Amino acid sequence: MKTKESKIPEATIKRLSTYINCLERLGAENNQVTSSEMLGESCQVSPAQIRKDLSYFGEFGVRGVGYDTKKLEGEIKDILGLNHNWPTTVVGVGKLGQALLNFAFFRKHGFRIIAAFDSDENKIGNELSNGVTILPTTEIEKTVKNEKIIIGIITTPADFAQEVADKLVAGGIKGLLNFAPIKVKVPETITLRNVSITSELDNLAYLLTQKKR
Amino acid sequence: MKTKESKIPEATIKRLSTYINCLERLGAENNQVTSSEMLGESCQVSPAQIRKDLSYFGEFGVRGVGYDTKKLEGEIKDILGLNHNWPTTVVGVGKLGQALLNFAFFRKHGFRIIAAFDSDENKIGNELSNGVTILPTTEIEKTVKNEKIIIGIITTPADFAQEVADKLVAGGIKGLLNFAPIKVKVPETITLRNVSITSELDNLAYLLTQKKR
DNA sequence: TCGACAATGTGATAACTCTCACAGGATCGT
DNA sequence: ACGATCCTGTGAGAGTTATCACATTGTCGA
Repeated sequence: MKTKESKIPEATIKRLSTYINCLERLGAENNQVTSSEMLGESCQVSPAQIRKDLSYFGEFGVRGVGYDTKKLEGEIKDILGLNHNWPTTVVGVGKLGQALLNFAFFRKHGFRIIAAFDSDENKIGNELSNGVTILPTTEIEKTVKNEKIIIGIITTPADFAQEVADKLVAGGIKGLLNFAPIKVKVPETITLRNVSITSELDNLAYLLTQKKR
Repeated sequence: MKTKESKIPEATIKRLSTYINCLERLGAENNQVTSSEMLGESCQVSPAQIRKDLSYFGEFGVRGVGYDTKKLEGEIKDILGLNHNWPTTVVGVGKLGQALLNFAFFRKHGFRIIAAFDSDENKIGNELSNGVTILPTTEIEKTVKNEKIIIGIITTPADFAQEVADKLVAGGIKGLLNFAPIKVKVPETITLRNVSITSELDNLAYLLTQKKR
């Protein structure tokens, strides 16, 4: 994998993720070879865009032919780093937390859930379907440290998100994915992504409002 | 509200949504007036970016002073169209669907849930906390038509997403928010947003992989 | 009333991202 | 063995988005 050190657009990374989904589907439909046009059709991206995106990382196709579907899927997974097994924890076992914990894809995306936390007395001690026991949030720092957890996923209400993030950071977490509708602040050294589901709702509302005019 | 007809960046719309969150917080902390610098600090956006974003829609501040916190919050909500009450349905009452249905913010963002569907026999007939009864997916088209539902939220597994989208469209839906990890296709006239939660996981994995190097 | 000050609003500029068109290189049939 | 064909990889250019610097305008105190 030849990673050219020029900066790669974030949009490219986002699209790579969708390419994997489409390649899986195309592969399942017995397309051993895929062209950028076919893939573009499948995931609604222009063929040129796909080729450009891939060109940031190397040459994966064969001119005049196309891409080996399975192989390309593997290459992209390598690029994104989905072949890891990051020790991960979920804080906040509400409905959203449970939704994530149930995602069959979780492991496929390189994460291994080895702990879960909640502040609700009624949930503490319960066992999740994957065998993990829910611990109280007071144990976060200690557990992250002892279990060498790398990634924290925050699915608490907004009011607790910052406080939880602080505890995770204190425990030595490396990456954070925050689903609470508030931007948490962490030291520069932590890799952070704030995911705003409500902003997707807002965005749809905006588009619809525009259309009415 | 003076909507200049020049095209507005999608990124701007995304940020407007976060500005609301931050303004709510700042307002709750007794900041009657907010400067672009203060707001920028709060939501981690540059002051210039904030002023530029707002300038697409009009002039909301007072030079030398700043913005009236409450008033700006209201203005942005108007811009995004959060003061509607779009009749909305959720299809797929799994954990993710339930998470969305429980969001206190739902109404605040201009959506009113008036129907929910699932294909699971055990869920059909159950009543949600907001009083809505879960209907079988075979009823989608009829219900959307009769209840004049405008917005559909898809939280089914990937395999059913397209089929559900087709039914919603057949019923006359105007907007779709798809959380299933597959891009659904709908006619041009439908406002569609595909939200990919897994791509956020992938993105974090990528960033962490990069950092290791 | 006037001047010092503060923070907005915005044109100009820089940075970034996408699109286009075609050269490069592999395959296939004759 | 060679030409026709096909699809990739990519530089150049167009288009989009963010940043900067400052002119503009309202406030407040003397």
